Amino acid sequence: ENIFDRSRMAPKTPIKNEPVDLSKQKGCTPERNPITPVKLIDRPQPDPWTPTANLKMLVSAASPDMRDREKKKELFRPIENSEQSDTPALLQYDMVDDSTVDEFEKQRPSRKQKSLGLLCQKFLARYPSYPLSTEKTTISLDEVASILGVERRRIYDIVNVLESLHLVSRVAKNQYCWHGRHNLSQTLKMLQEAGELQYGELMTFFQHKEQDLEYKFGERKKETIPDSQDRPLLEFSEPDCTSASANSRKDKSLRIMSQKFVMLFLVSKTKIVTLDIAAKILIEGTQDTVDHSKFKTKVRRLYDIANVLTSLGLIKKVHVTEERGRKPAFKWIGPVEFPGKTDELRGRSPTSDPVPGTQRRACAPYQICATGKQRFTRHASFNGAQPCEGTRRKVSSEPNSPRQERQDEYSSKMINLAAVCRQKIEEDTRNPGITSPLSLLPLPGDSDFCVNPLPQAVFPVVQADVPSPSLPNGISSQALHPSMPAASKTENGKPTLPPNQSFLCFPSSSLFMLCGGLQENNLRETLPTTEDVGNRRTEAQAAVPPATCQKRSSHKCASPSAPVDDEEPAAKKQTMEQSDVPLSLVVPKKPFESLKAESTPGSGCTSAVHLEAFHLDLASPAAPEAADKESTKPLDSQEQEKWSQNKDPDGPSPGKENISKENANQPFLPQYLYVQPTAGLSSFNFLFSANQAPGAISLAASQLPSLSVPCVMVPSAALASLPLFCSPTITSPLSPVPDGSFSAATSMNFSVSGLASTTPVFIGTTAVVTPKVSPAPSVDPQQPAHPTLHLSPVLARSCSAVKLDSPMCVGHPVTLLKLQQPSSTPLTPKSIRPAHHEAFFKTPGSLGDPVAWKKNEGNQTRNASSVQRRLEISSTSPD
DNA sequence: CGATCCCGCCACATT
DNA sequence: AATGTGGCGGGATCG
Repeated sequence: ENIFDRSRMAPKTPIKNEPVDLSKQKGCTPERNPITPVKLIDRPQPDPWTPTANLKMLVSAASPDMRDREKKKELFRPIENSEQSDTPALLQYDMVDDSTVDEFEKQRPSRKQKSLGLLCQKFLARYPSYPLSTEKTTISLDEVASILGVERRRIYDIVNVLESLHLVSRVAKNQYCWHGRHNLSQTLKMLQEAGELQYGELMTFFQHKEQDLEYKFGERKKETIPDSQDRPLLEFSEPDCTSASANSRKDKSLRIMSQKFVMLFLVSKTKIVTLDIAAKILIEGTQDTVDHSKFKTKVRRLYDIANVLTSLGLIKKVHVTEERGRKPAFKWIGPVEFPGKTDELRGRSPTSDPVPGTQRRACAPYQICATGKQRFTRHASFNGAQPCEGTRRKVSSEPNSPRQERQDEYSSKMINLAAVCRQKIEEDTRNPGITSPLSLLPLPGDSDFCVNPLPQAVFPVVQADVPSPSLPNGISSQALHPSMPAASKTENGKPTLPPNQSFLCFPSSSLFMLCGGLQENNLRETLPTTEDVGNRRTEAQAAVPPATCQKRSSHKCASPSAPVDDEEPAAKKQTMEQSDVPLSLVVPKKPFESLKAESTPGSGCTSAVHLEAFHLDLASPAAPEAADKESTKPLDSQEQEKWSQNKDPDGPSPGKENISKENANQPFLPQYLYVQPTAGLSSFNFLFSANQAPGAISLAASQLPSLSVPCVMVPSAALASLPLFCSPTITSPLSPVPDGSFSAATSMNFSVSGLASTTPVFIGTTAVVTPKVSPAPSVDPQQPAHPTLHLSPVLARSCSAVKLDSPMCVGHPVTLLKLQQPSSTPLTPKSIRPAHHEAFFKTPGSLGDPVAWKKNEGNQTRNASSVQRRLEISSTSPD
């Protein structure tokens, strides 16, 4: 019989034949009649595992064992169905055995039959690789488990890995949403970017020297990538988690490990990663010392992940023979280049490029996000059920944030962020729904990437200068450390970061955000990420399903993506979300032409949100864990900075230049901002903007510090606590024009001396790097050339308060629409801190039209300059 | 005997 | 408290 089936099956294709198989299988069983057609129909029931079914089975069947066999058969069958030809062979064996020797064989169905890889194939065979966007397939874990005849635990293993690649997302308890591979390339791109940031050097290192490294590895690692690893953080964090809340743990492993593992491949030149190296790298924290047991456990997990990835056709097992001998390894056989601008990516990535910046950005955002669990939560809610990791559980409903704290750590860990982001994006997209959400929306996701930029610089600064107080929470720390990318630190002076993005976060309830996009373009170009984004966007749009689900997204954020259209929707969305919310949103964009089409406006918007997520991902790898710990961070960041610097202190220049040029062309990108609500203040509000015009920047650079601001956020007064901030970045100090412009554009600097005051806020975008700034007025001495300001970061004290959430983003092009600032803005400042802040805030307003700003470069410039001045004056006073 | 990795206990999270 | 999740590692199999 088996043979039979087999033959048939083989031809068949994939998709879902299982049922049939099952029936057949059953048939096989001695007990059963051989083949019972009828059963086919029933199939589901037949599954042994279902409780009820099982009972029946048991009863009816004399031996349970038998059943098992059956099950097994089933399992393999599906596999056969699936495409894998390879498998078939195995299957055949099994089949043969079964049929012939029922019992014997059955008894020992061989482990292979039960392997996770096989199971995964079966699982995958049930769903289309590229489902129509319209339909969303929901996966019931129980159902699948019973159908496949395995315990639910095993399904979790599979789903967790798939989730890390965004092939599925968790919608609700026991329910996952099947997305298929539409977004796979985007995800991979993201991971690649993130991976480069985090592991780029390492991998290179290993690859070259690999083996030796083993023991050395630890050292190296530290040296090389200390930042990312953040061992300390990890360590701490872990403990914390455990003790404190444990929540984080979950996030940790499989999902994250899976992403990291994939990153290693993507970053690896040879595309071959040995298990031991991967294990070492993935063991976060202090690996050196890693216990053998820990190592062993890690390897075990990697096998689990590898099995799933193998089933996905992304990797295959190989052996690497080194001097020492032969080591198990896996080779990446999936796509290497991702659509979109891969080129650039790759090119850059190598070393210097912007990548670092990206990371940083990512990290930062990430962290930020991470910090606030709340945010996540919200997001989630907002997203709707999306599966973002962070949110996951919450997905269904609540936006609350009860546990956020723990999340912090967690969040940081989260690599998943990225995924999340996407999802969010997707959702957002959908939401917009307007027309067709999917497509339309640009994927904000992409943008996300961009987003990242931020702030690292800020953080560092903060820490340095101000460390303390403010950040009590982890949050702050997280923010800080995120590693930012080093950029910030960069003491060198350069920040490399591109800037771009702005973003923001906010806390609390009200909040909002935004981001700016502009940079995106820049960023994108600069960063790979960006690129990705763009691509993704596209893809995503298409691909993305509507996903999501359930909730509409109501997130705060809106991603706007889409350009124009979106705006409204976004707003609506927000509104919807919370009615209360004040936000308003957003805006944006003007478009400038988009300069880059690629960049697409939409992306910008999205980006914000995504960014966070994205960042997270990125960050995570690097220092996700670390984030938790504040203290450490600084160090890390520094290191990172170094790193980044190394990569390209200037490096980016080329890219930057381009960018700048582009910018030039463009008037600007958009930025956006926004916000506020009503009432205000209480909540927060705000927003901002954008970006930068390059020109403006440039100008500024010239003398004034320029500012570009990307974004800002504000907290509400209420929150006194609020904290927040962020920032941007900045500057490039010295860089020549291009840089300057570049940076300028992107970054903004603000100083916020005020921050101290309570309020704070903000954000920044770009990267900057100022090394440390003092909190106060800091100016940066460093930056003589540019006058930029930095911001001091502030931290928010209350981490908790903050949330990030919704970002709205706008695409580049935005025009601002409106800012509501007027009212709100002013307030904020007031409440917060008068002077500086106000100035800061006001500036825009005062300037007049924000719009104008955005609109034209020229205007911007002017504005900027004026603004800057103010800032400087008021806040900073550097000189 | 080392490489794999299934299995399922059990802690933690979510309902 | 019940149920969902998923870390984790013993120890069985494979090669």
